[in-house]
Amino acid sequence: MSNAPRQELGSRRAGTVERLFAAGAEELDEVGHEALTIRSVAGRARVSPATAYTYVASKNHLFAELFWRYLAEDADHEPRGADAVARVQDVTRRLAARLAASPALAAAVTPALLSSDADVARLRLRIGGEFLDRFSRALGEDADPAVLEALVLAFSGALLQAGMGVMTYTDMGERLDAVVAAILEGHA
Amino acid sequence: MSNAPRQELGSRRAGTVERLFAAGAEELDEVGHEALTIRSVAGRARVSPATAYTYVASKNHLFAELFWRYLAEDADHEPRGADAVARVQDVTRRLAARLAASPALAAAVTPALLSSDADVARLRLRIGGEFLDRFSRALGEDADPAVLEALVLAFSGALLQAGMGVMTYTDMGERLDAVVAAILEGHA
DNA sequence: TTCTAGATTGGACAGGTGTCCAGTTATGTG
DNA sequence: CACATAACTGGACACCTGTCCAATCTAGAA
Repeated sequence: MSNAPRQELGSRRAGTVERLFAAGAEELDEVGHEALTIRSVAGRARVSPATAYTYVASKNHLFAELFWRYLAEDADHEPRGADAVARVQDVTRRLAARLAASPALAAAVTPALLSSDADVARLRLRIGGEFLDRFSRALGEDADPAVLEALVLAFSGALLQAGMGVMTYTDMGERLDAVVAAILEGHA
Repeated sequence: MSNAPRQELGSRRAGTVERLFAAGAEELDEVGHEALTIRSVAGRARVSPATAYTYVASKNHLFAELFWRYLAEDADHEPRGADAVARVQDVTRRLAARLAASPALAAAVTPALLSSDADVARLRLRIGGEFLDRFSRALGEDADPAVLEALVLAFSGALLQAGMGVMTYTDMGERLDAVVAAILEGHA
């Protein structure tokens, strides 16, 4: 689970980057992703804006990195359930709960992952790979690739709809329960 | 199929708004959504930027409006196919083809629909409703709501993934074929 | 202690976003 | 034609984004 933002870190820089990400998370929770500025985060972290920009390429990079770290907090969770349906629902429930627990980050990350910034591009491959891995593990080894893709896309779609405000992150878990059951029906 | 942006139109304004949207579509194709500025679109339409802003609230509003108009161009297409799978695949194939035919607009719209702008909020409900309508018509009247939602979410997820560059709009049709078949297996 | 090199800084920059406003122009009506 | 009003404008504004740079600070090694 990599920690490196834009550059390798000596111990002094490691301290600075941790302060910066902690400040970013606080500022995000406090003012939301649109009102947040890198300058406000830098101020909160007690570094200059130019220093902040040696660690994050952009606001979107900050959000993507914060999300990646947030995902990493339960990366070792093993999907639980008597069958594939239950295990996939365990995955979607947990992810939905994580998003609902941090609505400001959830709202920030969907647009952020669409950014053309190269540092974001790297992170979205990782994040996408992490989602794929979780669904794949829940499905088991013999799963049909089309089914796996359907699940990953449905989850991505739920992210987009929640990001648009069409669905709440709180409702996401339940709605995805029904969707997962429908997709897996006939594929048990 | 509504034509109204922010305000009702007299005939002079109707001319201006058409010029503005035409200029927006050209500028978008030419320079892409990030390099496009409302000032450049205003210049191309031969109106002042302040005038442009009486019609569009933001860049994102412009993109959402252009996409809504683009969708409207084949709104009356009736899904074709011998069964629900074929009809849904007809819908996804056509939508994917529309997106692939206008890659600059496709790339612009996913982030645009995530904007907090109130004029965008209105349009995303309409666009979402249009997608739901198309899938619902293809599925037929007795369709399970969870299946309908799975399809709409999978399509939304494909939009997000294509917007992130993880999938091309060109590949979207084929990939969704397999996903649609997997979702509908057991629900024929 | 001195020296070096990495880390950081204050401040300026260019470019963009969307808002605002007094003044001007264009159009329709009597 | 004169008048009223809607539509439009040029220009300024505040705020933001991310980049750049000479100068300063800091930590570690000799």
